[in-house]
Amino acid sequence: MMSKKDLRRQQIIQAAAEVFGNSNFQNASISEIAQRANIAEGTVYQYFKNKEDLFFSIPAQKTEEFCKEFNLHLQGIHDPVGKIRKLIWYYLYFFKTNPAYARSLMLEMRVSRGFIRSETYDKIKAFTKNVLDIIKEGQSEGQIRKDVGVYAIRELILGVLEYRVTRWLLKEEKYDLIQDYDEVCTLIFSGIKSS
Amino acid sequence: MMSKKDLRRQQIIQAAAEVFGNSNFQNASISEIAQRANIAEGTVYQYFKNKEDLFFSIPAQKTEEFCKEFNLHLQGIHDPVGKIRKLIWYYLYFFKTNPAYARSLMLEMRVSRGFIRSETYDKIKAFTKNVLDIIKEGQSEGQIRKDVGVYAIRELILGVLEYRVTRWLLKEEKYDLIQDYDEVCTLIFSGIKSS
Amino acid sequence: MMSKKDLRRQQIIQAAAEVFGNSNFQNASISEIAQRANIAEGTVYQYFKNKEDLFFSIPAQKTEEFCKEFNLHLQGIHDPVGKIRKLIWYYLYFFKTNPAYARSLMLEMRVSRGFIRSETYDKIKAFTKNVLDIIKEGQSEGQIRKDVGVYAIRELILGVLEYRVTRWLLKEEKYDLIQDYDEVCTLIFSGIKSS
Amino acid sequence: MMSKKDLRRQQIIQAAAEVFGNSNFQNASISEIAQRANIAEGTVYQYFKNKEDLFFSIPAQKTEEFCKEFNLHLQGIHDPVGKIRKLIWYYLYFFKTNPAYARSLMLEMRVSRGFIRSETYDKIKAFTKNVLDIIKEGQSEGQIRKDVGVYAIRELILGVLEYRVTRWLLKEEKYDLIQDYDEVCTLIFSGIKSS
DNA sequence: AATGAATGAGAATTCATTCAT
DNA sequence: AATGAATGAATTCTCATTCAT
Repeated sequence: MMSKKDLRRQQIIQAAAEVFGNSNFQNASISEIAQRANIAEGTVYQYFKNKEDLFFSIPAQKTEEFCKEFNLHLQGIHDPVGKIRKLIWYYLYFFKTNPAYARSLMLEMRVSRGFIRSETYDKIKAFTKNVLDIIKEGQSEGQIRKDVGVYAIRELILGVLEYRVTRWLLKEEKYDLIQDYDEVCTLIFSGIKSS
Repeated sequence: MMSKKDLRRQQIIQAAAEVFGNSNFQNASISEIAQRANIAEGTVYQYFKNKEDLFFSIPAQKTEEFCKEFNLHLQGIHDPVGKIRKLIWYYLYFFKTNPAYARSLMLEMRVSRGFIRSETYDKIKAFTKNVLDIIKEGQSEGQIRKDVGVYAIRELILGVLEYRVTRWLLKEEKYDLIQDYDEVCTLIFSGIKSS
Repeated sequence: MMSKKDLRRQQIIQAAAEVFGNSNFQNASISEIAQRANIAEGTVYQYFKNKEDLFFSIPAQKTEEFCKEFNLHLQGIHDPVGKIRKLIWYYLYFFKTNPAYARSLMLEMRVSRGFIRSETYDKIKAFTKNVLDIIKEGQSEGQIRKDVGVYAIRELILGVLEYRVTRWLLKEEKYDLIQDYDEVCTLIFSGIKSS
Repeated sequence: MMSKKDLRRQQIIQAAAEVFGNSNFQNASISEIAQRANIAEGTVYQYFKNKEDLFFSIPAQKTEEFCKEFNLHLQGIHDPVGKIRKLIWYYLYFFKTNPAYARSLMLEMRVSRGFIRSETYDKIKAFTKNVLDIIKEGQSEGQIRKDVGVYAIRELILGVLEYRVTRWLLKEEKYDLIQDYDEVCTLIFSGIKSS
């Protein structure tokens, strides 16, 4: 169960997520966030060091959620290729259902220098580490090609996914992010499977 | 030959590219740009409507340069796969040698909503159209697989390249962007070649 | 009794009245107003939307003060001619003792197009309506001539007074605004009394 | 006949009159005036010291025109009261037919401190001197009252006229400036005639 | 005499953050 | 813990004026 303090924190993060999601870091204002959270401006600073701290705190929680659920989805899947197929699907599915978070993360944070040193980045690193492990597993089991480094393989997978999500956001989410899911898989697996 | 007015314009764009490249849209100041261009602040406004106009004018020229030189590099290459291999190399080479431009384009512009409606975006669209044509050519000549749509194939290529450049920028350009060039090609071609 | 917030508002208006009075809308600066009010520049914007809002807020209060005190001065005077004589005196007296307000109102606001649609203009209209009623009263009691319309009579009175105050301001208040008060009355009353 | 230089000067004054008339001193720009006069911005400064000089040069010419025509209208009128009656009519008539000039003069210049020291002010002083002489003439001929100073009498006449024109301008010239001309005369003459 | 590119001073406004209550 | 009034730094843009050509 959550303490009162944690609840209030969540409440602020929730408001911030909405405000930042509809705008961007520079244009979103603390005053609007406070208003939406039904608290005074000053109160925000009881829970977060500053605007950036609040901003970077949004994805920390969401990312944790992302990782936890991803692991749930992996349950029962034992072959690495199946896991990667699931990864592709889940990645697209998650951002499709969390577009405001997607916007903040992809168009704002991932692109700012401070982010790489933020707490959230560590959680994302845990996820990419996870991906790396799956690839290694695939290599040792002989499903994934071994003539190419694991990093390059991960780059292929995550590059395509990030690109896809980013384009979708810039096109203002006008189409279905998961459409052509099979084609994406086909291409990626042709690239990375061992022959 | 350039008129005096065009030269001055270039001079300002050059200074702006450097300043924006080391910072970002919000933090870069007109005064610093003017200083670096050895002109008065007011002069900037003789050539550009406002800060945003100047900002979006930077990549227009560079992008044109990129496209023009890319076409030069394609000269003499007739097979589509060779062209794509060249594309991969040239893409990485160009951003490696123009890191400030890379930073502005990848971390600021590509990600801002206004950009998609800017003049520069049209030039980039011309480039991606170019890529699409090469892929189609490869399909009709039988080198590129036909069981997957051209857009998905392009997504694979550009996704990997963008991801690679973006990571490199976020890691503060600490390593060689072109390293593992062969691996990148191997993966991509395994994905897209017809078997 | 005034709330703390109202007091602060008054304090800013007071400072603004002085600064605008010694200068004009364009040349007066918010920074000087803030300084004179012993507050930070930003604080001004907690109380007023912008410079123009502050500017037009000055006479609202003063005009109210003017009207209220005018009515006090009218107490005990029952004949309309006596009231008009008082009006003439009070008008000159008030501007003599509030030269900064006079300057703003006469040389800046009364002359700007926005003013006619401002809140303050309504209060001035209330005052001129008051004058009109006195004239009508004088007509029905037989003291003021009936062969000329009330508007023309009011025009005579207020025209002379405005002209006198404006000249005095342009001559930089070098002489006594009330001097020749009797002559002014004599002339006006010869013009408007019934014979 | 006008020299080339004088012609160019007139051309600029004409353009300035239009631009200032449609706007105000602060908002009108030299660049717009130059454009309308089909000359370069710098050229303006060959003919006028600065913006204010140009601004104050507009009414000089118009005022001269006003005075000259006024004197023509006075021809053949020998009694001072007739002259003043003519003055009232001509004053209203002139501003009615020159509303842009009226706007600049009444709402901008007459109200700015520099104006009192401008060349144009001298010409206006010549006019008011003229009015004063007519009043004196009327006094010595016994038509105008002698128990009140000439300045007060002039104040009455010009006060009413200025007030009338100013109101008309602020009401955006929606009605006929000369309407009720007779009432105005009746009132003024009741005020200033000797009984 | 005419040009018009270059100048640079100058001011309003926003908003994250603080701190007394 | 919560408040919200006060802060003040920081920057874009305008435009009258100059001066080299």
